[in-house]
Amino acid sequence: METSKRPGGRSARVRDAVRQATLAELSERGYQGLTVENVAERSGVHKTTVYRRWGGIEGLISDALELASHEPWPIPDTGSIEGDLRGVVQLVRSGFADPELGPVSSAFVAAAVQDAAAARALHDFFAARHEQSAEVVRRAVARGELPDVVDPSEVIRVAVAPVYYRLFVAHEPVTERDADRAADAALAAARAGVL
Amino acid sequence: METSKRPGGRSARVRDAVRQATLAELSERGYQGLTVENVAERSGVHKTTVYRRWGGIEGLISDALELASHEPWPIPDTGSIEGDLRGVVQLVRSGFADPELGPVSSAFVAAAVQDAAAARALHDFFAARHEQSAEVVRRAVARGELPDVVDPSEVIRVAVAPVYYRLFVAHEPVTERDADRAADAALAAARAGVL
DNA sequence: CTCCAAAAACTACTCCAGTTGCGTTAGATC
DNA sequence: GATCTAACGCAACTGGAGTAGTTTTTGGAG
Repeated sequence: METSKRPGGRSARVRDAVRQATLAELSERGYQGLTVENVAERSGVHKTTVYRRWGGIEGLISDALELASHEPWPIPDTGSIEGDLRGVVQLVRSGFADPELGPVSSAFVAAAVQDAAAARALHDFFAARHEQSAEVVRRAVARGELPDVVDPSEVIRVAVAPVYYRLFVAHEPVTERDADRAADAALAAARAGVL
Repeated sequence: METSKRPGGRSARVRDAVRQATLAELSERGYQGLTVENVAERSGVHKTTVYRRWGGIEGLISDALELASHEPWPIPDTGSIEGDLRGVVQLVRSGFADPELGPVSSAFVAAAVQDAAAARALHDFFAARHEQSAEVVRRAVARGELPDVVDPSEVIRVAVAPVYYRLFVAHEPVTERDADRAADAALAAARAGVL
């Protein structure tokens, strides 16, 4: 939500309380267990207020996502593109495997599949992630490990895509080996000059 | 749903009517617009009957998905692995771009993200698709185009994953060129022996 | 043709997500 | 520190998803 006329007072407190409650509820109950009433009760903010300012569950998700997108994202720097790319993909995998963060991250994906506003928020989120992660590819190009015709963010996309595909489309388990293999495949393609 | 004691009579008619109505509603209104009452009214079957036999929206989706999974899936045979793999990925892309089939396919993905039963149904669906599509890889191995150490269904997964990733996770548009590039990337990885 | 049982139709109900109108509070402005 | 107003709290209401009990239909078996 954008800055209101009274950003420093009660409104800001309400906003923070609701955001925090949303993340907590998401972590504990997951997306399908998330209700406006639970968030309202947990945050101490009245149900009506949540509906008025956030519009509903999708609004809560979008807001929480916007908050999450500002958190820093550690870019691996192992010295080689193999290690860096594997690191990026493993970070994705472990993020969803984490018992606390996993449900929250999954909720964002689930919400975006249904709601247009959440989809836009998630789009922006991933655009930022791609851009940041692409740094490992740009460094590899600078080191001469990859041809300079590669599209850095496309390498990232192809590397992480199989993990998301398994998790949210095919609904298959994802092992660490699967993640490494996905990273290696993207790297092979980049070396061959097709990315 | 499994075969009941009276598969030839009224039960079968009801089942078909509901299935067809579900697909029609899905195509017109999408997943978020799908309600049991609409399906009931459209099919001419009473609301309570739908609830009793299908349990709810998720049951309707799972049933429709099970129906869809039995439909034949055309496997390309262009003579070369490049053409075949590109054909497989383009088939995925065009399926979601189609104004009639797209909403239905998307609904399956959306439902599976939320409901465990739908997730299982979609898992089975994709397992079958992977197995069928892997034929193009096996043929390529037989022709000597690819090393025989490749995991055929893994090549398919890596090839189609970027399309699904763009559509349902990053929510980016997917061009024909994107699809070809994904196929080419998987092929390069397979040739390099990492898949 | 008759009878039986399974499945569907019908009616009426519950429950809860989401809404509305109004009164109250608190932060900003002077 | 008095006032003004945006934002919040509150309680009552609405509507539709989902349920339960009962009656009616229909396909199958003897």
